[in-house]
Amino acid sequence: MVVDTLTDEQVDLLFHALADATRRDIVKRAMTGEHSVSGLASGYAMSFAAVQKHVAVLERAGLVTKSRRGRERLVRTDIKTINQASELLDRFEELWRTRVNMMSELLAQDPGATP
Amino acid sequence: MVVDTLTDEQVDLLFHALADATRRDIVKRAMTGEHSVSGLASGYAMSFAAVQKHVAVLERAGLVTKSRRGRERLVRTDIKTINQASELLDRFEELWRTRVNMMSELLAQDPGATP
DNA sequence: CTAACGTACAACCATATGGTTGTAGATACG
DNA sequence: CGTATCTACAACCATATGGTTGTACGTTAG
Repeated sequence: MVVDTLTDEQVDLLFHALADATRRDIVKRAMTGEHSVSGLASGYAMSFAAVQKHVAVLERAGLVTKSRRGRERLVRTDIKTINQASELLDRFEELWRTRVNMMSELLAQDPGATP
Repeated sequence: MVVDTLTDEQVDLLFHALADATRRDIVKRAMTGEHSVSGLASGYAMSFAAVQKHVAVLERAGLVTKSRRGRERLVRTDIKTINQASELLDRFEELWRTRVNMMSELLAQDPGATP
């Protein structure tokens, strides 16, 4: 289930979007599926416009999508993008293991290289 | 293997540190274990001081640690912190699944609620 | 139709960020 | 010893970020 279609810039946007507690909270709330922007905004000690900006950051990162319902815009989390971020980090760990294994093999292969 | 000792601010630092391609590359390189700051800096089209700042950001986020070897400072990645970030995202997905299940149960429990 | 609501967006401001250059302190080398 | 190297850090600059307020527009409710 490897996706791998993220450019460096998209990864930048993704992690940047996650690097703010308010935005992470919005992502959590929007997992339930139905939240208008003003509905979300009422939950935070900041202006509607500020929350709107946070939602825009999340949208650019692909973490949420917006759909229209009458005059409202409904925000919901795209869990797939969270998945992609998680896979990215898992690939880091994978790489780490690979390199550690390579070093171990080198050591085993030539045990007296550094007397 | 749940760690959970990260404050919101630490999570901010963590994801912010990961939201830059140069820093992600440094993390990858530093997984091999032995890289001086100047050694790292030679690999990028920017000044030594700029790379030094990136390393400082990674250090504050707990993604790398520095140790001394003579006049050099050796940078190496702390894989545990990558793990913590990964677990954070996994917890998001877990939460998503939980909520979806709750909604499904509600629907199953009261199938004729919205005729 | 009019008023209220939800949204979008521009303008503005303070601070943070990512880069630069320059200076200074430790440490190793000859 | 003196010098070169590695690091640390300050000062500075341009731009980005996160917040504000105000205005405009589409949609719904009465």
